Amino acid sequence: MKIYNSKTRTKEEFIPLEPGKLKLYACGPTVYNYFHIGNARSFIFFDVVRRYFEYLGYDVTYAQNITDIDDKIIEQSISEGKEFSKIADKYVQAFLDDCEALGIKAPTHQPKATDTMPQIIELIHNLQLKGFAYEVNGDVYFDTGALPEYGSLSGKQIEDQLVGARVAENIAKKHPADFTLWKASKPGEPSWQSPWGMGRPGWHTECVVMSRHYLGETFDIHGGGVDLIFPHHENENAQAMALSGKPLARYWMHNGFLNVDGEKMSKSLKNFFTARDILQEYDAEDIRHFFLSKHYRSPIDFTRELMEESHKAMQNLRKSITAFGYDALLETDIPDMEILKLEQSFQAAMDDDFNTAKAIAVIFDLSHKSRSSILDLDIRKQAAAMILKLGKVLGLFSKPTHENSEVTEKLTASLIELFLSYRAQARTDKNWALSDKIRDDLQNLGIDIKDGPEGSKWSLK
RNA sequence: GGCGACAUAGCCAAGUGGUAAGGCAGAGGUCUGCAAAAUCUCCAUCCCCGGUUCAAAUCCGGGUGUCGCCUCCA
Repeated sequence: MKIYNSKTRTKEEFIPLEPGKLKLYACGPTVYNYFHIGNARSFIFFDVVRRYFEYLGYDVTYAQNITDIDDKIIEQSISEGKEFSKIADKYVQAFLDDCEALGIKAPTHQPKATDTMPQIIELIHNLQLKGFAYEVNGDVYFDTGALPEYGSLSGKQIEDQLVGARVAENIAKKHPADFTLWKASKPGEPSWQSPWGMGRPGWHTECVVMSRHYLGETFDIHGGGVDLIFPHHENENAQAMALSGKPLARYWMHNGFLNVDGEKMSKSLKNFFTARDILQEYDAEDIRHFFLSKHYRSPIDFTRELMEESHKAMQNLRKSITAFGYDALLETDIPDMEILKLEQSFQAAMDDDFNTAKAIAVIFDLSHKSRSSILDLDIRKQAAAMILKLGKVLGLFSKPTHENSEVTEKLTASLIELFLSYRAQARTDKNWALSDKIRDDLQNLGIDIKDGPEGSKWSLK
């Protein structure tokens, strides 16, 4: 398998640290608001990475942080007039709910920053002891000048950055690139006791603590959106290098943005739609198809038209499945060589840096096979079963959508009403033979009809 | 100013040396009382210029355009 490593900017052969095991970390949300559909791209993509490795038989440990203390949460707590922990709790729950609705499997570990405070403080303290951190008036900064490798992940020459950098002047820092590890709190702000007084952690430390705790000093894959390469991941890696001389992760994967009118969707630009809202409009799996039909590193424009296209494409595939029945396909063996060959094509696509667009094309090939009138019914059924098997790797067709749902129930009711309206017409026409036939036929299907002054009523036996 | 990405049919999108996957839309055939559905078939020479090569969408150089990071951000 080949994975594009942001650090080396090349596709590299993936070799796990331990054969058969994958240690994966992807950055989670800061819970000061509902996450938007652009954030969802990242969560969905790394969910697919996890699912694919599991499909390959790997034992996957997937950790994701939840940042439940930071400046934005404090701001939000002021604007909503609630305690910061109430805000955090509310949006943590919303995050978990929305992820579930998007068909994202819960990570193996999903720690919160506030539950990791002693370890965060310990790590910062260790950095200080090793001479990579310094304190100024209760703030603690990472000393980037002390680490020659600083900038190696993002490929930034720190000196080059100074000219045009829009970094606010901070006289306390030895170097403008130095970043906050610990921030002294102002009165009234949430704070924790530390060797440097009351304060709270900077953003970049928690991920280092959590990932190392759950995955080891160095783990396989670290992921997130491209905007995290610098400074977030650079700063995470710097801390790991400073502590042990070893990189935090071996492969760094970064997904591209979701754009709106050619511009990055972002909370600061206020051009976003929350995942929550979009889920009201579209099926979660249609949303997943929308993202996965493009390569994860490319930017994607978000438009309703494209969402509609994804919906239609998915409906098309769903028909191939419902033609045979969801449950029946789950139990179908797939010995056919041609179809197994297509599974290999799917794997080859996924092995090539998660080419989900190509992988989906293979699923459409299977769909054609499943409907081709020149093939045996058994082969067609196997093709449909393979759609289900491979779709699950992408988090598609994970449930028998539109089969036994409320939709069906509503439809049944409307259909019965429809028959009753025909029968009413027949009665008006005094066509008793037809009217009685409709009643008897419905009764044979288990539907009782009772005529009354206000018309006919039906009930299930 | 530094670093980086991208540019393929009406739209979306794969494709890193050998004459362009797939989806949506569109056209035609079959089927059909009509319509729909289904099914089969068709629909691009890859932003521009120059170079390397027997051969380039794919490599190199130069343009043009779009976007991103360097500040919280998936």
